[in-house]
Amino acid sequence: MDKLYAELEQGSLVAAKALLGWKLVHATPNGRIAGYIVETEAYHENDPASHTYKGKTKRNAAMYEGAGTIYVYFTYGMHYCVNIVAGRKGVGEGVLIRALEPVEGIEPMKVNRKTSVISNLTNGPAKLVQALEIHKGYNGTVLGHGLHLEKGIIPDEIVQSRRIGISQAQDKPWRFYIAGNLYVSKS
DNA sequence: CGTAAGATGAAG
DNA sequence: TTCATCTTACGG
Repeated sequence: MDKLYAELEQGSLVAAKALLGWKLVHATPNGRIAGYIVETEAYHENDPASHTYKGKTKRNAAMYEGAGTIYVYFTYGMHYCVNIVAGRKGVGEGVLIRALEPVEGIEPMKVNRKTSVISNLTNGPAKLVQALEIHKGYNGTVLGHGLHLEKGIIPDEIVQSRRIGISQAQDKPWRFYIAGNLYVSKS
């Protein structure tokens, strides 16, 4: 975890790769729900697609709080997504968690997602937030309490490609995922 | 104030 | 391909 923290501090590009394979765990009052991170995207201040491109606002403030902070944002009138903030305090960058491989708490995930199809539980940024019961209350808090990371798997092969769902900087290859993993979101 | 667009997902 | 649904940000 210390090595990971050092990598998170180096910025979103390094962090996005370093986070692959780590287990994202939400310790809820009713038990643990967790999965391996299999897909990420990096965002930073000089990136037109980033929420921090035009500077600090009330919404994106958590992205300036330094490595290890959690940024939860609301979008499209109905969805939440999570980021692990990267870089040093004062710099606005982070890593969007786009997909997980379900590991613990599969049953509650099925209930939360209203489906029993395992491959459809956490293969998208808003889906995993719903499956793990992550809520906006975590925005601006630090990893380590309810929501935290634990050692997971060592990725076999990492693929780098274009990001998904953005209208700016579509040519930048700042998305990373574990090759061949069944739970990577569809593009 | 008014309004447009958004790091999505599910259904048709 | 369309639509659901709403907060934030920015212009007037």
